[in-house]
Amino acid sequence: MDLKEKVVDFLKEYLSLNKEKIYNSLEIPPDPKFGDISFPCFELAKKEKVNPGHYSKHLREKIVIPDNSIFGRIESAGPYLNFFVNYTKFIPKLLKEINKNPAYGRGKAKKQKILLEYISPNPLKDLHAGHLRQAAVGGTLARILDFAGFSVIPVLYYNDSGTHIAKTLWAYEKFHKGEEKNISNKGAWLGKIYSEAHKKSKDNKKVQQEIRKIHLALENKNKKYINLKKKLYLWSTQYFEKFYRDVNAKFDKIYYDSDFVDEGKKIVKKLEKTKYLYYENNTPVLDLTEFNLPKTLLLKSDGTALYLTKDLAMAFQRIKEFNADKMVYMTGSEQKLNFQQLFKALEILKFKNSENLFHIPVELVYDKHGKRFSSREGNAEAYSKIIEDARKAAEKRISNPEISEKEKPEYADKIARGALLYFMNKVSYKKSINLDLEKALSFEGQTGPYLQYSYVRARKITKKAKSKPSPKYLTKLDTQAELNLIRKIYFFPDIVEKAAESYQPHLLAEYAFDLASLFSKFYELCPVSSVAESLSSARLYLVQVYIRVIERCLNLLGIPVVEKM
RNA sequence: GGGCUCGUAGCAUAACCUGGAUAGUGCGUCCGGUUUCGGCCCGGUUGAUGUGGGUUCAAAUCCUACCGAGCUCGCCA
Repeated sequence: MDLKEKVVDFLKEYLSLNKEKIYNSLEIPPDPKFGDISFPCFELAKKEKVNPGHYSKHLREKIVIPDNSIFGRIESAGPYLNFFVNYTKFIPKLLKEINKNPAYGRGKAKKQKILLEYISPNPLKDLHAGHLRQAAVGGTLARILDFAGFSVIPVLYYNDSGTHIAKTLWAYEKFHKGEEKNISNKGAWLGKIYSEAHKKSKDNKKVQQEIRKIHLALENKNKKYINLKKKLYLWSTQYFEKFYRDVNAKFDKIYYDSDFVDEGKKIVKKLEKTKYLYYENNTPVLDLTEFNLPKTLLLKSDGTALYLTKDLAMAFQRIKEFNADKMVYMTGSEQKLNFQQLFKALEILKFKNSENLFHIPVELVYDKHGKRFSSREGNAEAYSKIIEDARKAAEKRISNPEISEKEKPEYADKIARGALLYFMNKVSYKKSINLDLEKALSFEGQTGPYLQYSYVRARKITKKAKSKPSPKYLTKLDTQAELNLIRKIYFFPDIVEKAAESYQPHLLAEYAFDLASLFSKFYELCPVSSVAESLSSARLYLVQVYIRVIERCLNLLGIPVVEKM
């Protein structure tokens, strides 16, 4: 039941525009008092060289509303023609339709296939707040795209070649060998070891040399180091996999950049044949100044591969493997230039989809004061620390006697994860975030726990209700609180579509909060069980529909659903 | 110095791509009301588009200059 389509059917009799044009020009008014759908008259008025206000007024005079119309009123207001739905006709139809459809809001299947890479961690290093944000936003985007009807292939990319690996091996061997026996989270522990090695090697040439030796030994497939690397990798990936579960991130395919070193070098050879590559002291340089981009290196002077080298090769592999129409990369915003250069290089190489490459630069995460996480506070930025703190804080807030001490950690975990995911998702990726756990975990305001709580309340109503939900008396739903809630529910598919098309998951996060907020008002003003059975059954029906939509929102946002909290 | 991004009330944010109705929301403040299907909610209050130009019937939105913040500009991932 698409209201816009109904407006189009209505207006096409009166306008000389084609259906599609009318449809696209329709707007949702900023305030319900302007109606449910409005048609702006600016363009048509301009064509006929009349004042838009007059045009709309004149158009209204011509219109006759038939008796069976879903629209109760049509009004001219300034340059707009506003359509008001006849709710007593509309509501029962709409709610029944939603109730029938478990996948309410799912978009029509689209042909476009989108490959989405949204997180690329380095094994043996700890995950940090930035990874959390990307996993939250990227995961949500993947789910929204899928729900909107696109065919989505989420992929994960491990940076498993480079000096950072050698650094960790060095520090482990030298200072921490065997200590792992007493460590439960070995992955996070390795992250600390990496930081230690990084600090120690910074201004120490001797240490740097030792690390280089290990790096070289690895490249030469030295058995001892290869085996050690494998051992540490296992701890690291176990920790990472737990992280993916925490944030509900799923991947269809995992790539390792070490697999693309050789292929990358071959591509450098290909670029040699173009006018964009030249050598400086035996080092290949890609000159993109013609495209207003800075020059960039394709290989290090010692002949080893750089990120760009491997990314080029990987792009070809991915397109070969999945034949995607669009390849989307989500990374930290600091890599913006790198991706411009990558895409341009691919264009030079006549990559099949160079115009369908898309980079989403996600802004950084800072501490709650808006400053960079300081190294003095240890691993404050580390995911392991963030989630641990969040769980502790969540546990303190649980005061429901129905939750036993034994159950508490389980609920605290779900609340903490929901809080973090929502906090990361509610802001546009273009803005930096100040991570404030206290704000994120509040039960009030625009937070994950507020949404979870809203779901709990709705479920509680249905569990405690004496009557049964029924569509028989839906016309009794006529208070403002009920109408506002239904109106919001009606726009859910629109939001899904918009969030997907524009790659902006925060639109859904915002919608979910608005929806929950309207439900709270309904909850307060419209008692369900203490009213006459006919009204009660209608309200229960509405609650049921609400549960369907809010649950879907939570799922899309990756937020765990709880039955009590 | 060049490039990119951001600048909205005390704080945090939406709307900016695709210009249109009174710039929406949360936290906070202050005043009142509710006390339950669970911590909520209701009514009211406070207060914002960095600055200056330009384009337009119309600018938070587009262009431009400046101011401020962040990121980035060949061997780092």
